[in-house]
Amino acid sequence: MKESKTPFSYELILKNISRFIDLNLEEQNLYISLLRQRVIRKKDFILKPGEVVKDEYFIVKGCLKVYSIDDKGVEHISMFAIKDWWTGDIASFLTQQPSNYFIQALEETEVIKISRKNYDLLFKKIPKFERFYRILYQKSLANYILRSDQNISLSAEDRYFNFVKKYPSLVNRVSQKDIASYIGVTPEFLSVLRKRISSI
Amino acid sequence: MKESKTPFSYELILKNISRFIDLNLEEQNLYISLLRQRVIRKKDFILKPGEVVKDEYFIVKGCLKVYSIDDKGVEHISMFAIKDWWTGDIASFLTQQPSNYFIQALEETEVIKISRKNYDLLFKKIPKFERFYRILYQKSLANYILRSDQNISLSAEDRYFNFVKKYPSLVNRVSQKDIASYIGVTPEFLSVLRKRISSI
DNA sequence: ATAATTTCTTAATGTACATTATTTTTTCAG
DNA sequence: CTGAAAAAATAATGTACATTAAGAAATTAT
Repeated sequence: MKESKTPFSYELILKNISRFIDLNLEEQNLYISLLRQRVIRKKDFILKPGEVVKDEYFIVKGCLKVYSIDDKGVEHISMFAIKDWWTGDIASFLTQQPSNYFIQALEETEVIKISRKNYDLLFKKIPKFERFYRILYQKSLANYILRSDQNISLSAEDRYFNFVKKYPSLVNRVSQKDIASYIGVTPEFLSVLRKRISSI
Repeated sequence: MKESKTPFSYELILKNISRFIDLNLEEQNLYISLLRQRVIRKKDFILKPGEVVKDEYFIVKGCLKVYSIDDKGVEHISMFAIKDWWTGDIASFLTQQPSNYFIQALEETEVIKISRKNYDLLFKKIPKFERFYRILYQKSLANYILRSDQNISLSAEDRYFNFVKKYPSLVNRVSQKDIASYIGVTPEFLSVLRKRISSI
């Protein structure tokens, strides 16, 4: 698999980390030494079902979609990962069991990745990263609890409004088909919904 | 509010903690000193919307339901908390913003609770609790990501089967009305579903 | 025990959304 | 630029589930 040789800045990821913990210069450099960069070309996959997840990803630029395909062959998008977000398959990354997910680039995407081995090493070398991830997962958990509740209780229209609120930058950047998959309706019905919304 | 004076054992919670970190005797005692016990009588509430969440709860015995009420007055159960589980409203606990949830005892329930103040103190006194919570939230996050995907993609029947798998001890312990609320259907439809399932 | 209340069942009718099919529009490879 | 393929729009029909209503069963309170 071809990877770009052009390095990009670690500024964004360091700023992301500094939301929750402070790193001195030495720690910053140690942390960076445990990371790898990669550019994913549009439509390329970094994960397919059956593979064990090796890395967690931080998005510097572009957009990934994380999705699975059910028994009937229908695609379900679990999340879009955009600039300044972390993504991967946390279950497979943790348990080292095969994943059920695809992760595919919707645009040319720059990511910074950390391997499971270096992730474990990170906690040994810089224990305060336990705190960073504790807070990161805690916030993420709060979001997913809410999303889980909303996915079961809101109408398709309200789930669409939530998508627009959560991903304003994606509304005109990803296909309607993918938005439909994210909010759990058919593209045909989303088309009807959008027409209904715009006519108000 | 009346609280029981009968103390119960900390054995269960210490065993829960020891899944991810080891505590020596001194640390165990320090930890326990930061906890409080409470018995919640059947139908009593420990949280109502508008209140800021003061505590996180560990269930020693019994069952709590965590739910919200939507604009139309419909109740949506977000989780059942049973023995050996943690619960609360993590979003409000974290941000100290008012909660949107009710937490109510379905049976007489024994809980061990930690206040936000002692939770913060815990990380200062025994930093490896950052690791404990990092792993706890990470696993919980993996579960909620899956549940969030399933809530949007599975049929009511499959969500019911998932409920049975996740909470085998509750199937004949909580009302069908509450199960219906958890899986996001009306009690009438769950009644039809169960009849359909049992006739196979 | 008995009444009152809540839960559960059943059935008729209604609605949000899926499915299928066709046409139009957009994207993209050559 | 041109044609092929993918995405989007529209419409007819179908289905999973909601709503409403009423009676039966179970729980709870007196």
